[in-house]
Amino acid sequence: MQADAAINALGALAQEHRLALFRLLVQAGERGLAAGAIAKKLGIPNSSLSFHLSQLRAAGLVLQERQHRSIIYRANYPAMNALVAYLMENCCAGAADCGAGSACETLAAERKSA
Amino acid sequence: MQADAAINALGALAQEHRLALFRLLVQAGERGLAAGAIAKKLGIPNSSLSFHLSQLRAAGLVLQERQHRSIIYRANYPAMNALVAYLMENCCAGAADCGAGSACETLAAERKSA
DNA sequence: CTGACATTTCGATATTATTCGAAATAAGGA
DNA sequence: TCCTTATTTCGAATAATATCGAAATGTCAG
Repeated sequence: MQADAAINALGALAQEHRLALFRLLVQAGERGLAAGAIAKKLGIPNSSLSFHLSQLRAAGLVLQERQHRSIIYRANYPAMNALVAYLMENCCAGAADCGAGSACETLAAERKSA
Repeated sequence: MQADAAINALGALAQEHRLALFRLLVQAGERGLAAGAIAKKLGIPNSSLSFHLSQLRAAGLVLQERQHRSIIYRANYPAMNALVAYLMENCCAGAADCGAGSACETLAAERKSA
């Protein structure tokens, strides 16, 4: 992952409605949710939601697909994993001082085995 | 972690200089770096760097400590881990469809064993 | 082709973030 | 105390982002 892609992804998540929206999609899984259903759950106008969805989509964090009259949105899990890996790259200069059970530690273990 | 804390942390990271700065500190480990050394490495004016450091500090992502005439900054690893855990909370609704070797998967395994 | 539904684009406004020089604060040595 | 070094705060210009109603677009059923 490149720095500017990470900045776009982080900026997309750094907003009340978009963070709630992304978490909703992360928890929804592969089935995803239609735009209208999201707007209803979050209680924001359709036009505002559409703006936020396009921000998340431009950042690569969500995927869209039309199904009949609805447009279904899903979290892009690989993009999320790439972002987390980028934040923790070369974490702690190799020392095991990130705290027990940390994501930092488990990601480091994966890098060694991969 | 609460939503507004996560938004602050994400917003703090969603900026070219601050992301570079945070990664520098993450890789520097426990020893940390002095403000002046960071400004030199990143090639930005002291006053600008100070602004960015205070943003990261307000978001809880870095810690500061005075040592003689310098002020040493360190990454706050537990805060970073909490942020990652928050993003992936209840990831994929429990299904193992986040991709092999993903942070999502390893974090889910930790939640079960903890 | 018309009507109903689902979603996006437009436009104007309000809010918030970034930049950096100059001045202020803080610590230590002569 | 006075000077040097290290860092932060102030101020003011510039730029980017969020909001939402109204209008436009796209999809399907009858």
